[in-house]
Amino acid sequence: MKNAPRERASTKKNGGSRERILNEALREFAEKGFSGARVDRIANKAGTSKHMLYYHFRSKTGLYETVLEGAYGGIRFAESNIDVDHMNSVDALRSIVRQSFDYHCDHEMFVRLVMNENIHHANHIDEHQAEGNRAIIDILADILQRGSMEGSFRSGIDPKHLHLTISALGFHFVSNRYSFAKIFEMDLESPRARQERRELVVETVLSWVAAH
Amino acid sequence: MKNAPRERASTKKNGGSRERILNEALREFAEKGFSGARVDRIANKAGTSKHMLYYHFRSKTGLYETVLEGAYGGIRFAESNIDVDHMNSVDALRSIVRQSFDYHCDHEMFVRLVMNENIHHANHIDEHQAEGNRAIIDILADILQRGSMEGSFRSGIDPKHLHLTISALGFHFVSNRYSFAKIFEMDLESPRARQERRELVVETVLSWVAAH
Amino acid sequence: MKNAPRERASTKKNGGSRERILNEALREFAEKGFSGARVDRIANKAGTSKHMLYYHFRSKTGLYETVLEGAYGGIRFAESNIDVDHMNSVDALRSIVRQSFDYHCDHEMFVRLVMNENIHHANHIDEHQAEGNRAIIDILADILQRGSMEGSFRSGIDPKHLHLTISALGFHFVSNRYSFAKIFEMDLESPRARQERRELVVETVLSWVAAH
Amino acid sequence: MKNAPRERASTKKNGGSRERILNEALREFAEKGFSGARVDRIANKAGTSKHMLYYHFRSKTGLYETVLEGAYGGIRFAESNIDVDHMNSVDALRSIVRQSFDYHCDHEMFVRLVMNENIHHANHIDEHQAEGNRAIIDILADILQRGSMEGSFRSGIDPKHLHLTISALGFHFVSNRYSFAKIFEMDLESPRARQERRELVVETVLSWVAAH
DNA sequence: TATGAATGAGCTTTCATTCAT
DNA sequence: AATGAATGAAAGCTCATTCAT
Repeated sequence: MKNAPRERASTKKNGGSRERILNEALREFAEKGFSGARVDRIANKAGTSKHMLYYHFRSKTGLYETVLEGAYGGIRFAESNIDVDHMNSVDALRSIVRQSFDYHCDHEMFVRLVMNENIHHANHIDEHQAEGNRAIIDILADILQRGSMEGSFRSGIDPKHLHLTISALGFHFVSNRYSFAKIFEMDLESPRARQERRELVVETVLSWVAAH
Repeated sequence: MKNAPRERASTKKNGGSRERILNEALREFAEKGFSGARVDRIANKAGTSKHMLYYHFRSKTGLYETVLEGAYGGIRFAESNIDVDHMNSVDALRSIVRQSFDYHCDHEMFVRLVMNENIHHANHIDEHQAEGNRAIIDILADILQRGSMEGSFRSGIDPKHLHLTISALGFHFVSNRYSFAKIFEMDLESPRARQERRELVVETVLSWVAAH
Repeated sequence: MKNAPRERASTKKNGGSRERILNEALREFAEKGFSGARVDRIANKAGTSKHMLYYHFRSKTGLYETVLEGAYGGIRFAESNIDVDHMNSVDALRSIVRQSFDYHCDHEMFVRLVMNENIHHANHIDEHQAEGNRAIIDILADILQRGSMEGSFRSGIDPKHLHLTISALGFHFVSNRYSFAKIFEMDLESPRARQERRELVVETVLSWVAAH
Repeated sequence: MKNAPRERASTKKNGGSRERILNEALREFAEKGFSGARVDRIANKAGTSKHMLYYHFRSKTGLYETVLEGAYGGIRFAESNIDVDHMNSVDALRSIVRQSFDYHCDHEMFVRLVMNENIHHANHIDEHQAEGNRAIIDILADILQRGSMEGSFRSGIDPKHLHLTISALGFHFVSNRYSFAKIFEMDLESPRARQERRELVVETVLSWVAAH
């Protein structure tokens, strides 16, 4: 946790200082928000100087945007990586819900970053980042159609709204974890709690789209 | 708590600077986060000087905490204000879901504040604030039991998880509005969109708890 | 120590708030210096409002000057109060040295105030205050002359320098108490230590002026 | 102590801002006391910005402590530098008294700093600083013993009290210069006055320790 | 006489960013 | 590629002082 293990002086010339800065920046921005983040702290934890940071990223904002881009790149990859075509619609959807839920749990930093973005009215999300995240809608549309034809799903479900629901349940579980745990004295961090909640979320989504 | 000056329901012309500061602070903290918020800006918009801010609230943090307290006080009141006893369980639950959804929509500032709190690991939520927000669990438990006896709800539903689901769907609709709208080119702010989404959320919750 | 005993609501009208402010101000200025002193703290400890302080003393500086005047008035009185005429010169001088030493010990606040004054180049001491403190020189001059005639003192001793020596030994014992105690691990505050040191000081002064 | 930047004996043109700050800070703290001292003023006079001050010393307090340390380091050196072994005890003691007196006269800033420390109960003097200042006690003890064996000094003189007396007479001459000069209309700053007083102090000390 | 609210200047401290080496 | 030093703007906070009631 303290100091991310040094990448053993890899191939070419820079000892991976760019990567180390990026890692620490992700953590820092996610934990403190953009204004709360400190350029010094990032440089220190990354084991470099501020100079390097500015050399690679031009400014705090530049660094932030690079971090954000990386994070959105991550989810895009995760979502598009689901092989869902040779499952029946119910299994396919269940699988997607689980994977989405897991992704949020496994990438708290991403979640926190997105929270931040929303606090600032998502000013930094550009078309380029948005673009890669729209594949999921097509996948869901496809599944919904198959499900409706198979008779297992209702028809008339808007895939965007389905995605919104799936996302909401996964995102919120991670994003609001601290306040919820504190107020309602719930355990929301243990693997057990996560498992349990995940299945409830699957149930919820499936019962909503279920035919009848 | 120990902020001395009396509440005085806006007497003549200049009193009430405390209230004005509080209002602007809510807005500022919600829009910029704690670190992004500027004490100068708050004071200016409130039409006073920084000094008054410190006079009334002792520090930026003190102000933030007072704002937070007010915000949590608000939702507590809203929730405990639902008269639900002479409805059948289905109507009661529907009514609660709607009211919760509406509360989130109507109090974007509250939502943003809670986002912030979670970014900072909810350090500022104290027992006092938590306490007042737990009534909803009892209300839901009651409805669930009645529903289960009436045969309209499944048994075995944990009211905390039900609340988590309801909250997630309301909260996320507001909190992630900007990034979602941008990425998926959705309208999430118009009254129409809100109406539509609200009913989908009601459906979702009801179909989950429905018997069979 | 905490709160100087309230003067039981004396004769006329003001409940002694002026006096209480003065007492606390002496303590505050002596402990913190002029710039370190806080007007709020003085008013609070005196159990009044800042308004009263300004009403009575016009400004922080005005208060400081009044305090200083009181303090210098005190030593003047103490010194001129010594009845020394029907003692032989040695006893008279011994008595004066003791009394001066004791005065410094008993009036640490005065000592601290004078330290402060010297840090600020004694800007606040005016002729009026100086005037009353010169009697001691005449007294010493008289004793020196008698002693020289009696054959117990050397002649040619400058009474001002004698006073300077006496003052130095008393003043420094109080003023530099903290640093000395810390560096040399000495006890300088107990009655015993004071007694002991006092007699050494007497010895020192007497051996210096002694004939032979 | 943990103030990073290397001491670099004034290389080219701009380095050495640390030293310049330190010099001005000594002056400022000595003249105005800790609370009266202004960070702006120090930075300006040193020809830098406030930022550099904080960069090198972390806080106003940190700067103050560094200044203090330097000052105490100075007197330690001065005292331990006296070569006293091939003098007879009387000459040795006379030499020490003179040197101590001169040190105080030549380092008014040090004196003022110590006054300040005492006003604040010597909170900033730490063991490290105290340690180096205790050598003088051993030196005096040695001289006293030799003197007593040579028959020129009384026996039974406590070297700490001797040091206290020597210090008092030197310190007070500088520390209380302003108030004394004002009240008693004495010249205490001219070289002549200093010379004169110095010899009186020597006399005083020697007559006190003299055998009979 | 007394109290809470207000004022404004100024203080200490922080931070992103750049420069020289 | 890397380090320490420098910059300047602005942030959070404090204080003596005054006003209205």
